[in-house]
Amino acid sequence: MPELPEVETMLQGIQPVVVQQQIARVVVYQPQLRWRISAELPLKLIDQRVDKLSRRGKYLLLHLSCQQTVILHFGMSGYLRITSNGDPLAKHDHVEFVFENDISLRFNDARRFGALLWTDEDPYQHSLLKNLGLEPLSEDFSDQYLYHLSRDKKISIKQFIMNHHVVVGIGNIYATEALFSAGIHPLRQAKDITLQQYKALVKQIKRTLQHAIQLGGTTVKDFQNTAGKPGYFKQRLKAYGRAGLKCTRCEHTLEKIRLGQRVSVFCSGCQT
DNA sequence: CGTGGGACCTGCTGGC
DNA sequence: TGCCAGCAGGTCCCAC
Repeated sequence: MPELPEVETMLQGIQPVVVQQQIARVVVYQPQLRWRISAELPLKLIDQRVDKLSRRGKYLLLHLSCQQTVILHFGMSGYLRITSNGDPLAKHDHVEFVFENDISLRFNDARRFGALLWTDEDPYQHSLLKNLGLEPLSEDFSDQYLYHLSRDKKISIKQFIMNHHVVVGIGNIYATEALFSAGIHPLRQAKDITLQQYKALVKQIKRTLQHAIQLGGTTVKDFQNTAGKPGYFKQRLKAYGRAGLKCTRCEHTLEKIRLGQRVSVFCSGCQT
């Protein structure tokens, strides 16, 4: 599921429900996620209040009282759901935060590639967060930034923009879409992309992400937002998942290649 | 230092 | 209908 727009959608969905709420207890049903959740974690969270939420790339942060932070990552299949305390568990509900007002926040992740971490230090200095690149929707993320960073990079442009040390939050879906919209072939070396092309690419990355956030994210398979509704961006996908179908802009058929273990769909007619 | 591949998991789809 | 291979929205870590 979750690339940046899906994480942003979840943040917006749970924010009004959990901010300022006090945690009554935390129950871990399945500790074995990407990293094992320590047995002490629930004890540390009891009686803490959620002060605010934030997002960094695909990480969702719950900022708690007493300088504590819960860091969540959703891997490929994770999501958060709001329920009432006592509602039956869904399959793959691994962690449950029960608040004083009997509302429950549940972390569900079928594939368990997601993560739930705790820190009482500056979360942005956490080893997972401190080396992250720019936020794609920030002013700093620009054509100049990508251009200068890429001058000696032989890596493909697609892998370059999916590298979160460069820019965060762009996974396979949105990389595929942005390259299609910008007319750039995914195999082109990053160093060969011109400033002009980077200008188009940055514009399409921002536009694609913003559009997806407005529509509540992309539901390819099982993503749902906090209210259990799917995202509606899937209907707008022009390249991802459309290999073998007609390009929306020209008469070519969309092709599929594998690039660094990931499928890339592109149009050889309008992506050069 | 850059790059490629394996690892971590479950669930769904499509072919036989 | 059943079984199995292959594939999936991510990313860390290690070997070369």
